[in-house]
Amino acid sequence: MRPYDHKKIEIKWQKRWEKEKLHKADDKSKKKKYYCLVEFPYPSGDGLHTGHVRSYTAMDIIARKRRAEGYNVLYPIGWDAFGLPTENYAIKTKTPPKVVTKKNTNTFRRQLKSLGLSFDWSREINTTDPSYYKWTQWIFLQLFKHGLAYKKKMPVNWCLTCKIGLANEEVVDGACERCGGATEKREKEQWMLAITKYADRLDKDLEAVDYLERIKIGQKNWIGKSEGAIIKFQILNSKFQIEVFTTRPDTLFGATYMVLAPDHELVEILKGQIKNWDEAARYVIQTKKKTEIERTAEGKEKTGVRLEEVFAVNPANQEKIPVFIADYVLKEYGTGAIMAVPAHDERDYKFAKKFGLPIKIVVEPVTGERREGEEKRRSIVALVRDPKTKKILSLDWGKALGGRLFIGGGLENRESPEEAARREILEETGYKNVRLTSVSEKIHHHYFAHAKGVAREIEATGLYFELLDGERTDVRHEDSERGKFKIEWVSEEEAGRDVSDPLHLYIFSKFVLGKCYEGSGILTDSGKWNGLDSETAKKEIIEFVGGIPKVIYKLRDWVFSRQRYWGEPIPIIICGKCGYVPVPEKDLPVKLPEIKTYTPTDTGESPLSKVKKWVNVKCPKCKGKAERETDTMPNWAGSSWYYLSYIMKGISNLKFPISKYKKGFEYWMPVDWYNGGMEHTTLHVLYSRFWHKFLFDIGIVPGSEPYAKRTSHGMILAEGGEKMSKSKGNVVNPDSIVNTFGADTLRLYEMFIGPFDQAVAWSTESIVGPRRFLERVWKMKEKIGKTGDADSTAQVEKAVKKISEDIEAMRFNTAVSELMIVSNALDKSSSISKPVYEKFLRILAPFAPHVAEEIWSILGNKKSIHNESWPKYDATAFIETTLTIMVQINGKVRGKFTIPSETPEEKIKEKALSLPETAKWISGGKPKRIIYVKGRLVSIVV
RNA sequence: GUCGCGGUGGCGGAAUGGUAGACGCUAUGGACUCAAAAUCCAUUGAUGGCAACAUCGUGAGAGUUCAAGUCUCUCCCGCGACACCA
Repeated sequence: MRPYDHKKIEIKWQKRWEKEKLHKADDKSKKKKYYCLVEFPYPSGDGLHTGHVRSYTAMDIIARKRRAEGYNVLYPIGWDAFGLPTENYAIKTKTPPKVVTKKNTNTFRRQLKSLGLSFDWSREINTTDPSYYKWTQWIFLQLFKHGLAYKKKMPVNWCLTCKIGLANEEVVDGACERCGGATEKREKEQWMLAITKYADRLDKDLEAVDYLERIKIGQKNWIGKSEGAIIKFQILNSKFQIEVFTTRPDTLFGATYMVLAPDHELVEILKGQIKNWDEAARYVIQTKKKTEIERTAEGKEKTGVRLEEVFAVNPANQEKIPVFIADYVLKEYGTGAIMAVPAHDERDYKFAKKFGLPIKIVVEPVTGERREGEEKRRSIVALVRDPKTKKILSLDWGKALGGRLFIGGGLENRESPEEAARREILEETGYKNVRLTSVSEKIHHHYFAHAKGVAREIEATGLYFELLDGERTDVRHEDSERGKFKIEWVSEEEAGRDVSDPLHLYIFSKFVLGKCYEGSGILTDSGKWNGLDSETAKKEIIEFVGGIPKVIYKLRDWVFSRQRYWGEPIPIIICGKCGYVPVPEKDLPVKLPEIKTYTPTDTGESPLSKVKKWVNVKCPKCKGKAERETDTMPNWAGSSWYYLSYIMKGISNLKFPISKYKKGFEYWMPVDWYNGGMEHTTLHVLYSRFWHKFLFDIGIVPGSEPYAKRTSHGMILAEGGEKMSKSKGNVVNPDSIVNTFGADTLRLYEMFIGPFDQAVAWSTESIVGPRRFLERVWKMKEKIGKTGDADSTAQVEKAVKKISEDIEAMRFNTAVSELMIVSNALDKSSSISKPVYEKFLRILAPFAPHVAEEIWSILGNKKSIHNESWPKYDATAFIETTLTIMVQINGKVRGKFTIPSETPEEKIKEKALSLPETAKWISGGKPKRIIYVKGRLVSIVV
């Protein structure tokens, strides 16, 4: 027998498949289509990563299964080749990016081909080909013509050391990614795409697609929809008003001051009215100057300046409130101004504390659950803190009676809360001398008093005391119903951990942790809405003050300009007379000129600006002197429509006009299954959904969503569990694994390594496992005989079922494990029947396509195994004829027995009781209960 | 801080509420060999016991249940994303 020589086998079949065009997708097929997509790689100089192998192999398995199921499968690949690393490499080595890209894609192509992935290579695309980016430019022009691309002054990240503009992704924690130096924001005119116009649809349409839940959540959070209202506040002695956006109009009565973003237009407008203008102006400048690092380093420390003599009127209660500027309010979000409600917003609370502003409580919390027929009571909860030991007085009632609590009790007669609290402290703990430091708002607490069997609503007041000295009286507990409790002084930590009663916990977090209440509740101090539920009050209060209900999004418009060379030129001509003029379609693509230096200019402009021959053009409209736009597009541009380019490549090799492709889009779109990295959830997937929706709106594509299903793979980490990185020297090169173990082994290993959607650490040691498995499968063909045993036949049938299901659910690790279980079973039997072995090979084929094909042909099959249909399984083959029944006694497994599967329940129970083990454990007692779980176990309770 | 994911042997990880540790790696012993590698066989959660067997055991604590890795609550730790979003 020949040994298993992976090198020979793999190269041989890869050549054969390519020659026979085995994986070519057919544009004219009558079959049902299935479009499998993986994120096309950025061809970096480092070559293919183990992470690519993981994602691509997984989708390859799915593609192969779909082909076997009779679908016309499109599984394409290409290169997302514009980008910074290539450009930076070009700057350093003076090699044209085009040349670098060519070299890198050659490496990637060779590596991908060596893995036996069933890509349709005839559709390979490259975002840096002019024939490709003419379309990227074409789509940009459509966006421009529809008013979705516009130019605006926007802050750019500027590295103070390198003196160049940086893309957002080059700024890490406020520092320049290359030199580590500080960055700041500089204003520059930038091209923007109005993705916010699609925010609502991008959010809502998530309901209609099959994305992993965490991907949907990621997108939703990024879009950041929030519902609220715009409310206007009149400025005293001025014709101007301050507009704010708020999600909490119910707290309007508690708005005790206002804050404008330092760069808010009103600041400049109100200049004459602001008495301390110098101070305010200084703060505005300071804020602008602040680098990103400073801003983040400052953390949550609030700063700001009061605009003296400027007052606004709270429209709810006509109160005169001061106005501030502070950088915790952002100009870009909402209206750039807020009404501050320090009692019910953590940030406003901190600011108010620092500036000594009034904190007015307007929402009373509700704790516990409301029940029918509640009895109303008033009570107090008192916290006593010993300033010397910093400990808090608590009562431990024991588990049954609520655990650790503070001091609580009802109000008697006409007692005030303070009187009641002092009385309770004395009665329950004996401490005589305490000083009241603060009192809380009312808390509406609902609970069920088990001892008395009544539901209660209590209006509780929290009181915070300081212990003055240790003088105590004896404590007698005549109230027997309460039982005994232990009086203990506990640390803040212990108290926070042990106290679980929601009312007590609320008062603790208010006084000790200094938290304000941000939840909903019952309104107070709010005019005619007192006593109303805050959620209900929202609408009414908006209406009362003439507010406008409004939905806003966190999502911002997409900054689409890069001042770089290696990207698609933005196809716009800037004319002094005509403004921004689109390059006519017939002149596309606007090709990147070949230049010598790729370094960005000192002014932060693209290196293209220095190529005068390229820049100076005639205006297409007025034929006058004009200049080209020198900004280029970001990385995300080419990948926002690439899934369409594969279809176009197959039909007419990306030639104009777009109408050629309509039928192709109708047949192939949407992508049926798209797998990629979690890191692309918010940017790439969102951007491409936006472009697709736009293309749908202008009638290019048939549906409004590009991807019907999106899944995500976990990262592959280096052996220690850290990220693989060149600097750490822990990168695994797939080439060396393919060389020593073979592509089939690598594929199996990466599928077996762990749950597909989770991060897993690489382990070179473990690769031998899948290799040994393949060796066993290889040798097994020697054992083919006329008959096989029934057991291994059943195993194979079962495996077909399990593996079919596992592939669909991306449980590749358990699928491989199942293949191993089958091979172990086949290995044990002395003779294997050919049909059983062949069936096994057919389910192995998507995972290890080369060995499966080789053995398949050795067995005498003339046609490729990859043209075989997906096997069906015979469920009757693995129906158990005998059952193993477990016997549990008081929940513990004490014995088991086997019995024919048709045995009636009564017989099984009898048998269970008659077992010697059962007798031993019951030891004379009578079973109280016998539970039978069908086909599994008998549970006996004694 | 918020959101998401996770915590199970020496390691990667299995497990519709029903025999925890499938499958793989490692390690130990044995077979083969002059020897080694490879391969094959056996053992491999902890503790006690000659053994049969027993007890404990899925980050911690509580709860629901005849039965909890799995469900509920509270908390701790690790990873990832976002981060003053009104």
